[in-house]
Amino acid sequence: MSRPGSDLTLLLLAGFRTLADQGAAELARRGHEDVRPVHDFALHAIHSGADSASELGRRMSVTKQAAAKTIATLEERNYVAREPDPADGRRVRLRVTDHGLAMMQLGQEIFDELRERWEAQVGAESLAALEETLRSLVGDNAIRLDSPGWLARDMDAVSPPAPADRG
Amino acid sequence: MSRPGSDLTLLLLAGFRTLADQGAAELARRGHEDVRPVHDFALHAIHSGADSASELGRRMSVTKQAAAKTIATLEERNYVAREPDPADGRRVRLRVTDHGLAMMQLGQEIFDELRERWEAQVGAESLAALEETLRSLVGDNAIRLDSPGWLARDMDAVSPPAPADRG
DNA sequence: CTTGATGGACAACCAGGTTGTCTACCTAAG
DNA sequence: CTTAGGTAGACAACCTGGTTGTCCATCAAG
Repeated sequence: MSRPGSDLTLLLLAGFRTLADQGAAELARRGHEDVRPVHDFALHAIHSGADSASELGRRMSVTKQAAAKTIATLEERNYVAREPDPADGRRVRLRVTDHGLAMMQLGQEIFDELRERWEAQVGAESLAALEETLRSLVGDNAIRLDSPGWLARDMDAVSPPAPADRG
Repeated sequence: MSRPGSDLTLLLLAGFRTLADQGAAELARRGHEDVRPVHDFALHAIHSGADSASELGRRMSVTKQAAAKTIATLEERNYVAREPDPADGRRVRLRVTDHGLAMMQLGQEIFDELRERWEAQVGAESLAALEETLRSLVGDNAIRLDSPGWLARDMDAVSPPAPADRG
């Protein structure tokens, strides 16, 4: 039974998983056992401006409650610090700690290494072509970093029905 | 901040998600609202021989308990039927119902259509090259259909530590 | 000062997984 | 025939990451 459509889908999943799993494993090996890709992802979002639970939730297409939970574990593990916003009594400002920055840095190095390894395996041209093709296919959805549960655990993914959060 | 490694990873994820989400949506539109890709996946496994909870668990790299839960919902929704095995008093045989077969069929059509749409967008050669490159990169992990939670919900992914199930 | 929107917290609940434990049943070895 | 070991399945407790729903404090605008 040949099923080109499913095969392609699974192939993309396998590719993602291979990279993600290896990345997570390497990250663990280098001292960040308590991190999951969601965490790295959330950290990037926070660092690039999503400095409150609500905002983080928006960026990740997740309810603010879910974002708050993520933040709570991030804070527990010292990747992020929470400080009251002097200018707005409702808000609690988020700040990526040095430990968090180190993890982000490490994560970037690791993934870049993994990509280089792939380049060595199939050649720079093939890989570049793959990226180009994929990029033009996914278009807008490309780097929409709103990967809800998509990066949880060692990696998971959920595409919830665009939470409204009537709260 | 250019991060080639992360970008590639996210690109693969985006590709997978695009296909998976569109597929799930289309499946819902055509009458299978209560299905998630895991279900389609499990159905295939069952249909191709994993006709017991334990075996299904093995195929999906998930505990037999988790498999049993999936089976329970599949049975509830009439995609699968459970019948005692006349030859082995311990086993409960699984059988994909007509409704289940119809869903599998529909799913295949949908995903094939999606692939064709992609082919039309970037050309058959590019897409074939992409598949070829990816296939050679993921190698063994390729069609390892053991995508645990990886397909749950509208799609999620988990890579659990190869459950042993001491039960 | 009231009204409405926003930020955050809390509780209840769900899906999908994992352990751990227990029973029933098959099988092979004495 | 009996017993010991392994396998199938069920049940319960628990975890994670998400979702509602609700409520309060605070800001911003009229």
